[in-house]
Amino acid sequence: MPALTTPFVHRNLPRLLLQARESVMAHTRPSLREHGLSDQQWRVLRVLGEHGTVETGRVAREAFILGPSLTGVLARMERDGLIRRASDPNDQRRTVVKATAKGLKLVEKLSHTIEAHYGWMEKSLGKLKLAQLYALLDEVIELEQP
Amino acid sequence: MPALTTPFVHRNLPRLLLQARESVMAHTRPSLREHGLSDQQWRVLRVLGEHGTVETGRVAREAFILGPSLTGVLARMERDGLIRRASDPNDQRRTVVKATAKGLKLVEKLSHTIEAHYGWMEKSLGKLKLAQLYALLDEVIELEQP
DNA sequence: GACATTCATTTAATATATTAAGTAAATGGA
DNA sequence: TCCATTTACTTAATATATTAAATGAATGTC
Repeated sequence: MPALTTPFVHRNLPRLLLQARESVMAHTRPSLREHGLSDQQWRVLRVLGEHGTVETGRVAREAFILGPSLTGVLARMERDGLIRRASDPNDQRRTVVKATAKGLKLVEKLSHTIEAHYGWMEKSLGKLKLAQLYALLDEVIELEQP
Repeated sequence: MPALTTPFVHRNLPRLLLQARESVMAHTRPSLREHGLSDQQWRVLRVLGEHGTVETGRVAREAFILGPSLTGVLARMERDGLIRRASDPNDQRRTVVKATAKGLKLVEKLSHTIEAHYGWMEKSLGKLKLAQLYALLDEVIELEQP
């Protein structure tokens, strides 16, 4: 007689998510490195490309970088002429960041690469599965947090 | 008339995968920290719990830690009495690692916690969706690598 | 059996992550 | 206005990631 509950093998979900991320990034990372960008620097640049001048707190949230890490990342990006920092005149506690012309040029160039990559993924995996994956990941992200 | 291709919004897959991983880990990480373990140390301990005495190369592969990082992780774990290192008599180039009694006790204890966590996830998300997620992640991982 | 090559790991240098503590500006009441 | 509190960010200390180079042991060839 059939069992009421299907036996279920757990697959180490954090590891699978990490592997999947690496698999995806393996395609775009070389393009970033060609232009001397780290993963983190690219995430920062993309935020700046989307929103212009942004407070560092928002950069941290949107680029998924903790405050103390961001301090160093931004320092190196400023050193390399990708961004410029200034203190917010409305609130002296805040620092705002914007991309330089050089930084914006990189965003523009790499955005095309990334877009092409999504096209490739859409083709390899199929739109349906990609959409399913997005939906499932959203559900995992929304799981009750402890 | 209906469009032949559905408009498709890309969702920044690497970021979603990272968020999903954080969401899952948020449940188990506190237990690890309670016992003084980093994520990496836990991954190493689990490999040792599964396979006993293991060469560092295999530990690196299975725990998803690059060689140079593993050197430091193992040094700190040995310092903290969780593992012991020895050189492989069959091949002096290799180093083998095994968990100490203290390390094994931790593996045992935390394995229950992790198992409970999977049960919780299975309940929250549902077996079907969890299985679908596993399958989709496998497909992403198997994507043609550059 | 000497020697170039390959393999396994470590060292080195720099970048990023993590947690706690510190600093300075803004805010909200007494 | 004064001051405690909150907010935004940085500093500090340690751990881990990344890439290249170095070390030392095994292997295959002549």
